[in-house]
Amino acid sequence: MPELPEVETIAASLRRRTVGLEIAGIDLYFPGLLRGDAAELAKYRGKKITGVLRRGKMLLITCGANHHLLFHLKMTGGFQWAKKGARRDAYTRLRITFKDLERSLLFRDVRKFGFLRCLETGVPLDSAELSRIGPEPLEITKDDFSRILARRKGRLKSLLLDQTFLAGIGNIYADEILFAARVHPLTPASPLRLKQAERLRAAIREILRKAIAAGGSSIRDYQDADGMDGLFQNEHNVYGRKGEPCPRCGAKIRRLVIGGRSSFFCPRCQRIRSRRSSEGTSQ
DNA sequence: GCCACTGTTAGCAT
DNA sequence: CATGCTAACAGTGG
Repeated sequence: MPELPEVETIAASLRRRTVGLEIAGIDLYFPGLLRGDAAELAKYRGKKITGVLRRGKMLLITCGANHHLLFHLKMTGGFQWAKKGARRDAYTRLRITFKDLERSLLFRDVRKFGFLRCLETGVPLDSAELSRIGPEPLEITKDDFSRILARRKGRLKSLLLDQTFLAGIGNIYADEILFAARVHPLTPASPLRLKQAERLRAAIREILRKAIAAGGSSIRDYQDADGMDGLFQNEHNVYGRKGEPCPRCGAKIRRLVIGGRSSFFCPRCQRIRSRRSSEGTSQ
């Protein structure tokens, strides 16, 4: 479910409604959600939420200088507001209640891949989870991008999914980015072949920005914390469209499995270019 | 019922 | 170190 645009959207929806609220309690229904000591959750009682941030696909709820709740939503995690007294369903893993507020905030996660870690540090971005991932794709500069690209081999599709390369791109946006950049998902990441590094970076920026503006992609069950669907699925050009005509050239979209992940692309618009011959002849 | 598939990534093998 | 599969879980659809 949640890649960078979805987590960004969720963070914004949470921020609007939670900053300034005081936590009255945190109930953990699935102990496996929490990485670390369960006793830590008790320390959040009485703390005020001061900010909500996204880093890569991770979400950080901050309560003052030294207390942060770090969530990873993985495949099916998400937030939902619940009325007082409403019974939780089988997939509710955690509940946060607030002082002077009827509604409580639920964390739901069908597949139980998601996790929560309490960070007690003034610099959460330096924590193990948040510091090992790569740069933000919307913030990296031209020079830095070509620099990190130059160090990589392997196929562009797998590289885009590698969170230590760039943080936040997942399977949907990787395919849409490669389509926008008109490069084949199996293209080697070698910078010699990819003089189009800047075109790739531009595609990353374009797709992620549009997806954020659309509130993310709701394919199966993604919604933000206010229950709003995203709209970017209506702008998908290739993802999930095997056999359909390419919106650009009409060729049939193909599906390959690359690194164990479904990869959709247009065989005509996204050719593997050899270095010498076809630079600049992208149609 | 069985099998393939799903928006992620940690862990292990090569 | 880099890159490539697979399992972890639960559901859906053919």
